[in-house]
Amino acid sequence: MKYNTVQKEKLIEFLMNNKDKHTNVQEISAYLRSEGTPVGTATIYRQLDSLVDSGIVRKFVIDGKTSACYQYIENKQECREHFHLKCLCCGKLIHLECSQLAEISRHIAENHGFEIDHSQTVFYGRCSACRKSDEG
Amino acid sequence: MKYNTVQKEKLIEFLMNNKDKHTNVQEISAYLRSEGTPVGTATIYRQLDSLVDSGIVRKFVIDGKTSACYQYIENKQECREHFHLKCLCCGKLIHLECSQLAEISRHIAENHGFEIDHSQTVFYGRCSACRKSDEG
DNA sequence: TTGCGTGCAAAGGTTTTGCATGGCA
DNA sequence: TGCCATGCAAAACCTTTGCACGCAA
Repeated sequence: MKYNTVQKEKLIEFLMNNKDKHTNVQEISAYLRSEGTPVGTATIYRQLDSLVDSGIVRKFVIDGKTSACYQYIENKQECREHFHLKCLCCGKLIHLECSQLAEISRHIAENHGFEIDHSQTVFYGRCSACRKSDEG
Repeated sequence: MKYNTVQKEKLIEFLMNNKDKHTNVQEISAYLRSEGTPVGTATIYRQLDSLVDSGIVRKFVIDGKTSACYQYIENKQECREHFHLKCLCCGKLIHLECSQLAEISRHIAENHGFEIDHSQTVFYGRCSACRKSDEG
């Protein structure tokens, strides 16, 4: 996706205006239509794929039933190096910088021969806030 | 699913014989066919749903592309946690059980308050085979 | 006998793909 | 101008659902 197009611009605009939460293809499609610049579903998927590849956007698969979610990532450089945690309850995205976790990448690479791609890997689970509210 | 049927028996048999790894509906279907007792896809899904509900089987959702994975759980108490690694090159899904990785879950829970959901968490990257073929 | 499980086929939804068209640089 | 992105429609895929039939208890 080397070229700049109205479709791409509008799509990124929407994602940037919703940094704080994840969205999906349906919502994106609805927004673009409401803006007077409807974009084909295939194009949206293709653009999102490209944005995920370049690390600007994160893709989340919450479960098999729901459609995939996408969220804009502000600092793509920094985000290449740490892990991300996504809360399945509240949707919060946590950027986790931790030397002990950095060890994981090394361990898996050295002992299991697998090279982790941080731009596409996300830990799913429940954040501390949601755990507390569940218990009390 | 109160009744015992040949289909159910055979399905559980297969899952029990593959406790150490994950499997999916395709593999189950192929096995049952090879055993001379083909079972409809709908039935397999229905039985699996029921087994998951009762806690005998665990379901893993890898991503939108791959079909769901299932694994027999021997002992609900001491069920061994594991991680899934998926190769972005060849699509191979690796089932990884490693004490050092189990430490990660504990570390993240204790130090970062985040409880990882293993049924939805997948590490994406490149497997050893693909890394070798890329370099050589 | 009663009710539940099964099988088939069809439907459901999300995502991908092929191909012609139109736009970016 | 040449290549790339778009759009449409169709396809691919996994999974669910409806309904009639057959088997378990």
